[in-house]
Amino acid sequence: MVTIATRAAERRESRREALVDAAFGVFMDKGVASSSVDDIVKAAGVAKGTFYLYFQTKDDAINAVAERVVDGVAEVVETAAATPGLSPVDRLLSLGRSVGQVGTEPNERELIDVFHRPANRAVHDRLAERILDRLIPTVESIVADGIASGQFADQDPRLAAGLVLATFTSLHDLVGSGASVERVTSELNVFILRGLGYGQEGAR
Amino acid sequence: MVTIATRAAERRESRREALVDAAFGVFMDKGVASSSVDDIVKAAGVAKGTFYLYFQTKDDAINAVAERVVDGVAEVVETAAATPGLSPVDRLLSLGRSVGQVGTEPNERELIDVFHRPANRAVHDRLAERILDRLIPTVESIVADGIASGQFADQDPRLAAGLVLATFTSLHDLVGSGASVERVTSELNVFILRGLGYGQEGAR
Amino acid sequence: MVTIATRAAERRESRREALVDAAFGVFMDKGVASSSVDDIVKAAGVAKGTFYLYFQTKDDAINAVAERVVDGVAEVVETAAATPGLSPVDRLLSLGRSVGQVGTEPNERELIDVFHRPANRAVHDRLAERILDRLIPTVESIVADGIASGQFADQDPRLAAGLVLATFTSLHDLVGSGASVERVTSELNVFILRGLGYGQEGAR
Amino acid sequence: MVTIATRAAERRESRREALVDAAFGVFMDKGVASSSVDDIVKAAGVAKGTFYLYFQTKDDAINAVAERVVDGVAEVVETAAATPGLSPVDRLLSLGRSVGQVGTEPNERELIDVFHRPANRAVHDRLAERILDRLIPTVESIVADGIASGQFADQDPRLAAGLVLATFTSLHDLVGSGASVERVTSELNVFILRGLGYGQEGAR
DNA sequence: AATGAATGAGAATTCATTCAT
DNA sequence: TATGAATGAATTCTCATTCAT
Repeated sequence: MVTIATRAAERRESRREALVDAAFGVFMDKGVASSSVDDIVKAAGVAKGTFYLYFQTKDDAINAVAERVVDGVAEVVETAAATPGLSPVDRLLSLGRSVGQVGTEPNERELIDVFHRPANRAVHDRLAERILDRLIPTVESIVADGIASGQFADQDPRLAAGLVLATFTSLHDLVGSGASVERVTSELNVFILRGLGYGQEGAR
Repeated sequence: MVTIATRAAERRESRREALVDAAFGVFMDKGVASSSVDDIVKAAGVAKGTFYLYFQTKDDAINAVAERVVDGVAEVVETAAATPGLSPVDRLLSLGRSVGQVGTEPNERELIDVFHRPANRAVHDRLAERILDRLIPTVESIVADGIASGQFADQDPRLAAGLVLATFTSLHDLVGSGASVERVTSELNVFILRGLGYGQEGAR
Repeated sequence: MVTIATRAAERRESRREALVDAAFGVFMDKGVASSSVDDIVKAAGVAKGTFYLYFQTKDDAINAVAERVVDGVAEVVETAAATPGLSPVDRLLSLGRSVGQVGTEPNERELIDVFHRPANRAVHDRLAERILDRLIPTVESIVADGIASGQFADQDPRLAAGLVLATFTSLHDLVGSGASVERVTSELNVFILRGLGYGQEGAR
Repeated sequence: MVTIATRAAERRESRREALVDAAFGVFMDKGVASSSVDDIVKAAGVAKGTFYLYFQTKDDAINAVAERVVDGVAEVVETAAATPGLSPVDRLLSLGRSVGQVGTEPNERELIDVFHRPANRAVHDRLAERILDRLIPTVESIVADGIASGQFADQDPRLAAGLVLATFTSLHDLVGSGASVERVTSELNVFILRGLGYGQEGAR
């Protein structure tokens, strides 16, 4: 049943979403630090007061954008890793491709840096936890599958998942320095698979 | 010959250094975004006008601090990796320990983020280049040594160096999530060495 | 006959009363200047638009609260002074006790101050007049009785009433400075009675 | 000796004085609550930033104005009461004339009311203390002289001083209600003198 | 009548930069 | 060179009021 209250809540949510959209766009465009609330409301086409109807402070909005980013990333990554019938190795490679897309934009990094500000440590911890809670299990299960099937060396799947994610994330740092995306991706995959013990003695 | 002009230039340089010191301290303390020129001159014990005798803008000072950070990091890392008579593996482990220290401070990360602002892209590229120019060769030579001695698999030493640095850097992200520093370091080392092909078929 | 229109008018009045109640509470709590229309409607449990169905502006509501305060004070004071069979002196003392209670709260004073704003001068005069119209006559009749019975000196009863009220009102200012309420009240009573000529030559 | 530092301090003080002047003028003109920092700096002919060079917040400036008012009042009153060779009664009457001038402006009252806001209680207490510290002793010594010379009844001179001040202060409230200043002043004087026991049995 | 989302002018405060001394 | 008072544009946030539903 769709009551009036439900519809109101939906409208409220969609309005908020629109503001988060606008804020995200502005942040990507000008960087978080250089973006003003004014920029955001202009981009959203609403009055300044409306902004404060949906967010308590500017930081509140930054956090909302960050959550959205985290969720977006996690969703893409999970989808990539969920393709059924694929071997652990292939799922890992697929996942790597999608992770490679994230955090490429300098402004996306700046967004992440906002959470490292001492004042936002609480949020940072919550978000870091959230991203670990969401991404690590996915990778962990792939690694665990690989260990179980004897393709990967015996190791702590959770820590290994963390290392895999970290290495994937470094992709764009390396691309900057002259090598092509394809070249780096290829070496990256080899490095990770080898790091997990794929194709080694002791692993079948 | 030490002319008056030379002495004046030295004084100028040391004054500038003192301001960079002060700025660095303030940035670490309050974060870059929340630090004002006022904070910096107060910390340096000079008048506000003096700041603008040595830096053209606030961003100019931020860049000076960043260069100093890059140089500092590179120095520590190089020293750690330079111990003579050590095997590539041991030099890598020693290097890992020192890399693990850097970038841990949230404010240090924020500093790095400033260079990702579009407005600072020119600086960013120059600095990123500089840090690669300085750190990667060190790691690269270690990797190359290891490949030559047959301990590591045959691969692009430069890209491999990048992956090694990236993986090392992830250290503190993983420590947060429950595992101890020792535990993570240990798994990290195994992962990296294995990633490089240490102890595998094809490597002697 | 009670028509529908009458009942509607009653509902309207009670709704307005409820809003004045809420506003009064909020004003006492946070002070007039720091109270928003939002605070008031939240306290009243109605929507913001409803507020503007009953008051044209926020100032309108402030005035309504003020009228209510004036009426409330006057009622208490009159009751205290009306006890039959009491001598003028005793009625004065009884009245003093009740006046002493009023205007003690800082926020109550702030409310009164709102009427001293130039923009509200019209209202101020109307209210000041109203409070004089209501309180002074009461005191005036007590004083007149006292004069008639020869207990007080011959004087303008109206002006004397004003002085008595003013002196009573100073009660709480003096209590702050170290003396106890009882002590101050006692000296205050002596001062006022003496000021009225009670117990002096020329007064019987 | 007038050093450079001294002159700088003087300039700073005079600048601050100029801002307090401007603020006072604006407050008297528009009322405290309706005055913006913008109004003040425009009146003072300085930039907005300058205001914050001399006051930490708007409230800080309000307090500075209040202190100035308190000091101004105290000075006038003390001068009036200090005329040598006058009897206690005459000194009291002279003092009454000057007190009568103060607090007449509605905006002056509003200023005082600002200190009754809960948030400013600390300041209020400090100022209330200051005004008592300054005015009460003056009145107290007059009353004490009158008691010593037997012209006033025996009583607590400090409390009596408070009552006298309070009654004087009521002057303008009464003037509003129709009576002339002269008329009210005259009755006020009689009331106060009688209240102090002047001209009674027991007092010579 | 009642609602409450939306408005937008306006307020306080900050801070990089300039410049007369 | 060094100073630090002055600047004023920019920023965040508030809140009385309106109006479509």
